Amino acid sequence: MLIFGLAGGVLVTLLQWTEFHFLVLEHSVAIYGALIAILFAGAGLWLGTRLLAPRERIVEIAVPAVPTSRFDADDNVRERLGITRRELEILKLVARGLSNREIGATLFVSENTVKTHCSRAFDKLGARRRTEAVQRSRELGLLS
Amino acid sequence: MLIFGLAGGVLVTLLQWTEFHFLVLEHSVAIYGALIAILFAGAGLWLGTRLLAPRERIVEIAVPAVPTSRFDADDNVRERLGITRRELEILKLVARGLSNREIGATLFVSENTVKTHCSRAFDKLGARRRTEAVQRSRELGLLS
DNA sequence: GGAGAAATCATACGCAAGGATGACGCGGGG
DNA sequence: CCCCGCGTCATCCTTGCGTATGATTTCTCC
Repeated sequence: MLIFGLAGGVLVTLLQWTEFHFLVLEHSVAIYGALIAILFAGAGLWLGTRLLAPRERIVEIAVPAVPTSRFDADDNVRERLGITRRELEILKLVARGLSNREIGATLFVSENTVKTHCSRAFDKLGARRRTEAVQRSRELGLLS
Repeated sequence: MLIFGLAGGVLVTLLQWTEFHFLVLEHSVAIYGALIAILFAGAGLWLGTRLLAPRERIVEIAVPAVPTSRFDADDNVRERLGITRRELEILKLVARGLSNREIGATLFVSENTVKTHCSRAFDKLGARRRTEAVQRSRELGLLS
C-alpha cells in the first residue's frame, strides 16, 4: 500500500513534467495515455502476481495406501458406540441395500426383529434414516 | 481474450472522445492519465489474478480412497446408464443420507421433483430402494 | 418450426420404514 | 437368586418412500 502510494506521488510528478513535453505534439495525449495504460497494466500485473500469487490451493490427493489391516478394527468402533454384534450384522445388510424383510429372511428372524435392531442401531449412530446410518457407518469405519 | 480486445477498442474510442473535452481544462491531462492508470492497473491486477493459475500445493491426505482411479469416469458410467446429470446430482445427496425433503431444500426444488428424479434413477440402476441404489452406484463407480 | 429430451411440479395411492411400547427367554455376573 | 444385557417378537401408529400419471417449460436438434 505504501509503495503504491509513493508510486502515485512519483507518477503525479512525472506527469507534471512530461505533459509539457508532450503537449506540443499532436496526438500526444493518446500516446501519453497509452504509455500510462501500458505502464500501469504492467504494474497491476506485477502486483497481482507478486501480492496475490502466494495463494496456494490445497489439493487433496487420494492415497491408496490405506489397506489398514482392519479385520477387527470395526469391532473397536462397534464397542465404542455400544453397538452389539447383531446390530452391526444387520447394519452391513442394510448397507448392501436389502430391505428389512429380506434381512429377516437372510438371518432367519422376523421383520419386526430387524426393525428393532435397526432402530437401536440408528439411535446409537445418531441417524434417522437407513441411508444416513450407512453413511455414518462408512465414515466411522464400521463397514469394510 | 475477445472481451479484452473489445475493451481495448472501446477504450481507444473513449480516449479520442474524452481528450477533446478534457484538453480545454487545465491539468486535465493529469486527471485523464490518472484515470487511465487506475483503470489499467485494475485490469492488470485482474489479469494477474486470473491468468496466473493459482499455484497448487499438493498435499497427500489419507483418504478412504477407493482404488478406482476414476476422475471423470463416473461421467462415462453415467452416460452409459442413461442417467442425467441432475439425477446423478440427486443420487449423490441420497448417498449422503439426506431425505427427499432435505434434498429438495438443498437444491431448491420441490420434494416431488426429487422423488421423480429418484424414481427414474432407481429404475435405470435396477434398484428398488434408495439404499440399493447407493450400493449399486458405488459398485459402478458413479459416486466418488 | 416441430420433435424430443430434460427438468420441474402436482396429486394420489400403497407399502416400507421408523418410533414407541411391552413382553419373553436366555445367559452371565453381582 | 435376581438383575441386566441381549436377542427375539408383537402391535399400533406416523412418516417417509416409491410409483404412476399428467402437465408445463425450456432447451437442443433436425
